[in-house]
Amino acid sequence: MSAPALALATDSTAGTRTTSDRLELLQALIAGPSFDPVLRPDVIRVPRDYPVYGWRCGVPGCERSRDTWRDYCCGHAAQWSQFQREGRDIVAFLKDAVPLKPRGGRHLGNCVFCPEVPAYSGNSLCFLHSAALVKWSAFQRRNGRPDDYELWAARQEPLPRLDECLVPSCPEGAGHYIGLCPYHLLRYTREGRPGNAKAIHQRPRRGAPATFTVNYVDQAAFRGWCAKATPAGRTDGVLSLRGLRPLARAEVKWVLHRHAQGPAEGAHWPISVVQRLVTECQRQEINSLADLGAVRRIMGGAISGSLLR
DNA sequence: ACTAAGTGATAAGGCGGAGT
DNA sequence: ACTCCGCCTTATCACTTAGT
Repeated sequence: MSAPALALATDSTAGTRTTSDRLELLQALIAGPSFDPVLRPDVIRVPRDYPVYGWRCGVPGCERSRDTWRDYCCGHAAQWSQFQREGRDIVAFLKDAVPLKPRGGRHLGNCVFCPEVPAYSGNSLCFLHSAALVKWSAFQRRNGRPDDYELWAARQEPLPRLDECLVPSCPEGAGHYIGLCPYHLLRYTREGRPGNAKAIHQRPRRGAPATFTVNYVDQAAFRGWCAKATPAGRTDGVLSLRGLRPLARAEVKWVLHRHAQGPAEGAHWPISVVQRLVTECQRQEINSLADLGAVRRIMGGAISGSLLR
């Protein structure tokens, strides 16, 4: 079945019948059996090898994500450029290229001590356990003792379960007691900690679980910062549509679905670029993609042409 | 297409506070 | 005194963005 082409709603100010009709129609199409289930949730997680939105580096076995608009990761793209300058061909490049491991922690499974919490780094520990291990190791070394991981691990217990990151558009779980994921915690710190949210750790009495409270100088300022924060610009195929208005959210899903069914040649859309568009839509609080003047600037001619057709 | 500058992600260490 | 934690800063490399 070929999908119908839909014109985008153009009036962002009026709650018109046309807009509600469009939303209902799109929601029905998205819920339908022919719609790609990968693109259905509000947090879309695209597999590495997905045909149009895949993000695997073109070098076989390389685990890094590809550069925006390029076929290889940052390292291999530079290497391929060097090969081209030297007049060598793609066969020689692929023969020479060594698969690389990502430096950043992505798709690392869950914490070995907190089974429901995603691992933060390559050591299979959540953000808090990872920080605790670093502290403990440094302390042991300062005192001239071996930082034996097994010794430390034997004393670890699951930490209190944390909810989702307080940034509404963020698809990650909170990694810190103040309620932010590690990425947003760092950004919060860099932006001067509005509201000055601080975790107070009550050390456990013998045999009792640890408890935590959060203190604020200005809780409203903290919540305001969370509401305005944008999602991370990730390169691992995660696209968060949270925070978008319903029609724009449905339009993005529909456009992604339609594009994935189109001709394959020249059709690669980097998910990181789509996330930038979504973030801009969220920032401008737009109703429909047609309201977004920045579509062309952000997405380039190829994508904006498809969106606005 | 290329490159320089900027940003993000991870790791490490210092300091002070607080429980044992 | 010992131990552990929160908070902060810094370093480094990976990755993104903007300009040409």
